[in-house]
Amino acid sequence: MAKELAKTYDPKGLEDRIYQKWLDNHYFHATVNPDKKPFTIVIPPPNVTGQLHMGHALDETMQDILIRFKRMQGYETLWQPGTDHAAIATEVKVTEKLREQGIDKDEIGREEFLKHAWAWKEEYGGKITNQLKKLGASADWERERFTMDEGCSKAVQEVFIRLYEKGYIYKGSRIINWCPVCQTSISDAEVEHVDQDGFFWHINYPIVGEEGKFVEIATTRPETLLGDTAVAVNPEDERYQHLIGKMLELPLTGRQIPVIADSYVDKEFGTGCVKITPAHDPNDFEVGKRHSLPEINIMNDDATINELGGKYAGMDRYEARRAMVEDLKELGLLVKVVPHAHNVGTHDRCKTTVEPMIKPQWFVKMDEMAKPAIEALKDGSLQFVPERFGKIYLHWLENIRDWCISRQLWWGHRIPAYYCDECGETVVAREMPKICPKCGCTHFTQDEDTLDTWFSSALWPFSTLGWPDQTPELDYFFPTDVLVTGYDIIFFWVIRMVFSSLEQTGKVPFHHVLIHGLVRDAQGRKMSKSLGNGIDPLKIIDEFGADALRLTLMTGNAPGNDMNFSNERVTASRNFANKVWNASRFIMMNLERARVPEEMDLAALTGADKWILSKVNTLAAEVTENLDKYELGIAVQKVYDFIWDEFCDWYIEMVKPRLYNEEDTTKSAALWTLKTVLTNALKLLHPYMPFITEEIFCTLHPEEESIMISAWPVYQEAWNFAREEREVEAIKEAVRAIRNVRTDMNVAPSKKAQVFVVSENPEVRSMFEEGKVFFATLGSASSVHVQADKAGIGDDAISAVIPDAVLYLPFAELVDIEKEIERLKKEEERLTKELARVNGMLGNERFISKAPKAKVDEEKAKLEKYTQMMEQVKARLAQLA
RNA sequence: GGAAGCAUAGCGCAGCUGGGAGCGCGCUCGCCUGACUAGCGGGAGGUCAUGGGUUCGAGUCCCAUUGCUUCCACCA
Repeated sequence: MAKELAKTYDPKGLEDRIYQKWLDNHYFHATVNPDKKPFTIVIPPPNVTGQLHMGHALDETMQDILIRFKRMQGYETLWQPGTDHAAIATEVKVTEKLREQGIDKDEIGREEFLKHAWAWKEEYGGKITNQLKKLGASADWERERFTMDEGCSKAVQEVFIRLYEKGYIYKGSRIINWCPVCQTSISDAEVEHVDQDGFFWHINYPIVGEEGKFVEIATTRPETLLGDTAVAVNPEDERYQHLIGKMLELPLTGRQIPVIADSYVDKEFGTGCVKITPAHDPNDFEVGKRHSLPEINIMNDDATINELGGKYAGMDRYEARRAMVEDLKELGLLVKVVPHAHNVGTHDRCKTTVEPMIKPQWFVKMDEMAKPAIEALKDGSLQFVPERFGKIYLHWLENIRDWCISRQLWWGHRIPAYYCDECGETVVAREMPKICPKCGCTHFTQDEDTLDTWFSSALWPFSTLGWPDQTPELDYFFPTDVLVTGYDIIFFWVIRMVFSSLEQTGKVPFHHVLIHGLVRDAQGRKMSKSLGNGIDPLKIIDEFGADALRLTLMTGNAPGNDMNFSNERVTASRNFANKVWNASRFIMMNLERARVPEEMDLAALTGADKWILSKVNTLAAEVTENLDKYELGIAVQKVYDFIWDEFCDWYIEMVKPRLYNEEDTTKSAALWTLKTVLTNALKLLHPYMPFITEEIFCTLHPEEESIMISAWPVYQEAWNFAREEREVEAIKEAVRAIRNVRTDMNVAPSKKAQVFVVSENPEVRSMFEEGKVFFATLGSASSVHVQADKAGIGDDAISAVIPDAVLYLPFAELVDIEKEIERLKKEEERLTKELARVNGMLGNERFISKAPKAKVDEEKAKLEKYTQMMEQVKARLAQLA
């Protein structure tokens, strides 16, 4: 062997070295290859200036597993990587950085600011991709994209123009969600409703011309009173019929406003009288439209009261609220203040309470585009895993509202709309128009706004492949196969990709959407900056290795469920890596000492060899099946159990005597089996733990280039050995029985003992005759005698009943008859229960007639087995009594 | 106000299409057995939230209840 494995498993150094090798060999690079079937995943682009967190680690690990699996299966796999410009997040960061340097964003202006932003992007943009590489991500970095690069920007512009020309994009003055801190509009999806303890302020509005008479309204936002243009009651409300049409004096303003009737008002809620502020409440906005009420905007962009607010002008909205409540109290118009819990819309990025405002904004009309997206789910061309997330998707689409896409930011795709300086005509075009089609003027000004970040992310699955050009890549890799993401992003991203793709390409962007949950801390709390409970994946990688981190993220986790992360779990994963490492070392040590045949005649294998070969064969089928179903957790659990339990704890131990005995004629069979089974197990494990498997594989197979381009194990009938599987299981059963007896009797492991196997069945005897070699190493037996009767076994031997046979261990000086009887009674009790259960089932006519025949036969076989064992136990008890 | 998810061993979880309750950690007893103490062998520990139903058979399917979590929603 050319190379040797280090004595202990240490991921440090090893992982970076291997990753570099993969890069050098361009294994991640996908090309259009008509001879192969494509398999494509686009990465959910992380924020370009972001930092890798556990959520990414989980998301990317899942994608990498699927990609590596498919690559080994022979697909041309493209994992399309890239980053997102993350408009608000980046703009905020750059603004802050400039402020630290004493630079004011507004002073330097748009162009200068963008220079700084791009410089920032160049400096920090590579950070997160480098962190992904630490994880082992086998993405095609040669195709890395950025949502604001030339191609993606071209796609954005194209889509905007197409939708505009189709009438799906329009500009309108409507009430939108305004973030006073970020100073931009935001979409409905970006508004997070949080519970807050607030108050209901009951305020009297005097009725004009009726001295001493009032209308009592209740509001949670008294400061908006300044923008009231009516008070509404329900038209059915008998209490207030007489008020409809009357004028009220709006306190603190001197204005007069009418009482109107609108069915929007709930008679039961509050006082039944609602102040209407069309400019600062979405419902009131609608009411205002219905009744042609004036819209009075009383706030500046930073949510301070504007000049229309009289003495309150300049105050912050909350400051104004306090001042106004005081003033109302003084005027005797404040009736009462009642505590009231309600939901307040906040900006998901900065947690500022959003202020509804009327502003001219660009919108995407959603009703028509939602239809095919709904249809795609219903006809199955788009499927969620787990399925339940499809309901969330449908619900959102069926209740979708127009999407506000303009943002008052600089960092992003600028809206390709131009306004004529003379007549104000709007021209949407790929570049600045030369001449106004309306007035002939030649001077235009481009719209100042940029697009919502999600507008470009929505095009990601095809913009990255060259769309709108019909590139060979687009033709070959699109539609993509599966999208892997968290449930928190379904509305923002998944839905928008689906309708955008259907609209622009006529195809779904992906066939499956694999949804995973959140990674929480050990106590199940959300990881957050404020709690300080976030676990840095890079620190985990540094301490335990990327393989251990990846395994931890994949074990014991069902699709769509949240998972709790703890260092204890990573330790367990690392221990497994060490187990794999050392088992491999052991095998290679032995391979060095002898020649292993390239080809093996399966007939030359022993029962144990066939057993483990059969097991790894089944394992390949099961792992493949579960990966195909996206059951990544179940698949890896099976690999884990196989390697640790079956392969290491049983097979390797069984095979040791053959390795140590120079005369053994089956030695090369053992070595071949060890090598073959290890190789297959490594391959099945590779998608999960790419580094350690690569290191071992290449050491084991110096002639091979890399495990990641080796062939995925396929189930083969030639490796199916059902009989040997049964036999070895029986032998394991016997070994366990021996170990049990020894522990029960407190026999030191160093003390070897004789073992007698008694069975009347000659077939069983010959099986144990062949398997008895294992009793020595695994059961600390000094000698094993397989015989048909109890000849030569004293009454003072301890016994254990197993199916088809009884084991006797003579421990003359140690035997405690009482204890032995106790053991047998316990066994009798267990068998009695089992027999009762089986008899109950078989005694039930309806079970016999209705249950599948295979099940009935299975139970009959059990009955026979337990009956036989019971006879043995009883005979033994009678003998001791 | 709607909707979804979860409830299984002390802790963290798996159990996919119904057919004898599992994994990891922890605990406990015994072992330095020539790959591994990041290990090996044995063990204790569960009325599968509660109550009904379907079925020959339910942790698994259906209904209701309780508790926790989450998402959606314009009751001022």
